Amino acid sequence: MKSLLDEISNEKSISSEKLQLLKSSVVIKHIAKGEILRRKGEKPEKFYFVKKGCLRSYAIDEKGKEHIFMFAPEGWIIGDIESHVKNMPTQLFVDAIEDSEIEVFDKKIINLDTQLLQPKLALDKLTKRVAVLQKRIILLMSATLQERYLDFIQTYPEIVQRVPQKMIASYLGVTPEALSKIRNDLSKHK
Amino acid sequence: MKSLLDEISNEKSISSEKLQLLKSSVVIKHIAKGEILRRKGEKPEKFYFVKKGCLRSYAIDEKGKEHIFMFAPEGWIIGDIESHVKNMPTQLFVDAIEDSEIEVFDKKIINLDTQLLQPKLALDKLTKRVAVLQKRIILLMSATLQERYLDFIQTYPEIVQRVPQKMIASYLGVTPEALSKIRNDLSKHK
DNA sequence: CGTGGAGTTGAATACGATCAACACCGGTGG
DNA sequence: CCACCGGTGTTGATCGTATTCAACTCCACG
Repeated sequence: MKSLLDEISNEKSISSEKLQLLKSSVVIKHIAKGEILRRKGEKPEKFYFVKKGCLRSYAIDEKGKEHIFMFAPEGWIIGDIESHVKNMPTQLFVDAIEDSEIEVFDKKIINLDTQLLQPKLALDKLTKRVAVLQKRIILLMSATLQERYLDFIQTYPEIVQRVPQKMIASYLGVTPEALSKIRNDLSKHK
Repeated sequence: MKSLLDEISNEKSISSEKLQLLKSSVVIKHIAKGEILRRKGEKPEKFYFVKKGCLRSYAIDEKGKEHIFMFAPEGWIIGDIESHVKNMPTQLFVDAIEDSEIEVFDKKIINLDTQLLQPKLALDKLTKRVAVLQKRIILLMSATLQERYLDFIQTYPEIVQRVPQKMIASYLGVTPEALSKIRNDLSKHK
């Protein structure tokens, strides 16, 4: 089973005592499906590496609707890294879609002053996140639902299998009914 | 007139010789309205701090439509910082909406190995970018055009004044006609 | 069992896209 | 200096896509 600790350990530039400190601060946690790890408005103090299971992050708009920002199956990091800046409380919820096993990292770890987590690694992950978000914005603005769905199942085939369709609809920004109809169309027309 | 160099100079932790090196690598450039600074697919080798005028970054989708990602009036940095990672050519164009004066920084500057630009500063800017993109996704998924437009003029009042409406429409992800009608509605209903 | 959530289907509706026509400049060249 | 032209923005008619609301099926789980 993959581990973020392993990934960090492979960074040659990290000193062994720092690595030791890092390891001692990481907690393995088992969480049940439906359990909420973070609520909107909380200070982001942790982030999570998924060893097993699947988490998701999402926002709830003024109309009460959920909008999923990302799914995090095995090997992914989740936890609103992006709000780990001063004066910015999390806007996102994080909860478990399946029973999961995670590595819990403390926010302090990515605090740059401590230098425990390589800034390079943090930058790298943030940058990829931006790329994903930008692509999503273009799709939302220019593609039909059908195109967005096809892109999704191609980009995240593993996820399509495990998460409920209404959550995929939420990720795509449409109602479950609309997604259902699109799937129906796709199954017929070939 | 503001300068990014000044902002960086204020970081106490940067050494004077590094600052010197940084200063020597920055070029001031005057560019005319319409001039393209970067095209999709080019390797991102520069980024730009706007001292005067206004730039924008945008993508062109498969259907040939422009989608504006950000406007950069005075004091903003633009240049697809987010694609400054290995193996990821820029997806965005950058050009000038007005005659502009900019500080051109070399990509090497933000290369973390050189440590010329504080990783903290880079992380900070990237993080804010993610927050903006996330907000935009929620708006695209949950808000009507009217709500999005109202949010835009509240968030970027300066920009509304200076950029053509068709570009604001592009930013909002709608046709110029639709935006025009919304503005008409708004002016009547109050 | 039975109960509630998930998914499907259908009818009516709403919102924005598309297409087309036109008004209004701002600039250019005659 | 004016006439023309192209680009920007507006308005209206029509069309298409997704929403909303409602009813129904199917399971999974208690």
